[in-house]
Amino acid sequence: MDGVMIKQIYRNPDSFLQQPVKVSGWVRTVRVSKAFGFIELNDGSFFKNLQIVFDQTLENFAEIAKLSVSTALTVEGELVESPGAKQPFELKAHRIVIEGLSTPEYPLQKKRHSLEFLRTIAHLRPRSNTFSAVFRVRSLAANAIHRFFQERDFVYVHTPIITGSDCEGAGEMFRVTTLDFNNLPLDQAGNIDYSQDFFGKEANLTVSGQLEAETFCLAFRNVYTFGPTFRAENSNTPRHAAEFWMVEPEIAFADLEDDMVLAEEMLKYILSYCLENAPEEMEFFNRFIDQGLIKRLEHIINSDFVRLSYTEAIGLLQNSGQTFTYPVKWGVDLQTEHERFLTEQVFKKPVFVTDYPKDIKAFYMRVNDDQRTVAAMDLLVPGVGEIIGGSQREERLEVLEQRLRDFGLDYDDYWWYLDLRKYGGVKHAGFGLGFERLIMYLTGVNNIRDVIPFPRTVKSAEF
RNA sequence: UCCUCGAUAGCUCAAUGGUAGAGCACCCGGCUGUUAACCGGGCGGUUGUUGGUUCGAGUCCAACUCGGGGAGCCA
Repeated sequence: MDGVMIKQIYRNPDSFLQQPVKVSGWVRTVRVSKAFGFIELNDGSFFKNLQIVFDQTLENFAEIAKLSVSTALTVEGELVESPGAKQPFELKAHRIVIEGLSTPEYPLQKKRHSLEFLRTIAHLRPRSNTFSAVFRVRSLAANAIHRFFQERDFVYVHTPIITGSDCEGAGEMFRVTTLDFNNLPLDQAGNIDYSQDFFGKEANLTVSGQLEAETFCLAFRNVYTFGPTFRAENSNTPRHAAEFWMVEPEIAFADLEDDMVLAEEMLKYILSYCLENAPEEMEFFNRFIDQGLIKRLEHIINSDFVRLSYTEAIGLLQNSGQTFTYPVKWGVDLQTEHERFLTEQVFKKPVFVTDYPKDIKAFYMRVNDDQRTVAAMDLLVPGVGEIIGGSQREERLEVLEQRLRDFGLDYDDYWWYLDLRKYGGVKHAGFGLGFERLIMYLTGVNNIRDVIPFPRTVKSAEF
């Protein structure tokens, strides 16, 4: 008899009822009385367990009755309707084979654990309800991202993870080197001689694929990257990790408005896709992690995101009557408290803040006609904060060169980036989506360490 | 990096400066439809580390380590 996946049974029970069925999985709990017992079996294919009923007619009844949690089993029996209220059907066991024993010391108990404790057993936590749900949704969300872009004929670009340009400018970088730290080669000036390093120059892990993605954008028109990103920043918050994944679309013949339309459609697509394809997981989050989650996500799918210029946002905050720890002033970047106030109190939905002062944004963002602001946008969402940062890119060569000078950057480091503006440069735009922040938003989990299988954060790279 | 709170049994938490406890887990027994099963009994501790104050420290003080929350940096 071929084994079936528990998901198949749940999705199509009628074709299995009154039929012989074989399943394999891990014990979540055993409840036993004198002559019979129940096992909750989870086979990983589905969020929910299959209830196994077994009794003394099994030759190994006594052994089965004493099994520890997480023992691996294969069960053959007949699928029958269940008299119990909590499950529509159950498997009446005819034969139970132990595939792999567990022990009483198994750390995951049949009770609610704190997320902090589960983080210390990251190798076992995928077996818990919460992480079973989180990582299945993470997988679905990744698939939704590819589907969204592929359906629109975007080309998926694999930008480099090791980068030779130290000019990405998005944050502190991790050095990649094969030099012997105990015997560093020095040049005549006494500085480290990177010409003897593996790449013959300084190399780092990427902090963004954007600049490279732009090169493909100006060849394939619409492209996206989706891959790991590294930031060596000493950030100790529930929203930052040293290694995280980012989605970075880049679209040609497009301006900031096109960029925002794309971001909004993409987010709505991913939310809809996960609600549709992981209803059990989403229901679990809604009950145990974040009450009201589903209602909020559905509200977002059905509402238009707010578009608010930075200048309007400043005025709105100044006239709000609210007292803030940090003063609100044109020219100064919005603080977290301001962003939260806008998205959580004023609008209660995602808000694009656009057209920031040029002095507080990156050099590559397109200068607006007012000469004071750039065509940038941040998408703020309730509970998570900034989830997307994007802009229209400066396509005018002479303006871009001036911006490099203003920022004290060296042309030579950007020669290929400047080339894009010489040979058929066109208006184009893009954004970066923090994938983990999306998962946090989607699941209601409020610490980034709990949406990454093995999180890397300051002073922490266990497993 | 800064501010703040915390660390006691495997887990979640109690304990006026004066004999370290409970629930769950685990072990033993009971129970013919359970649902984080239930009922009875049992096992379980260098109170994060180091030093200090005190007749006496889980409790007070200092430093450190780790964790939570907030801020900055950002996605």
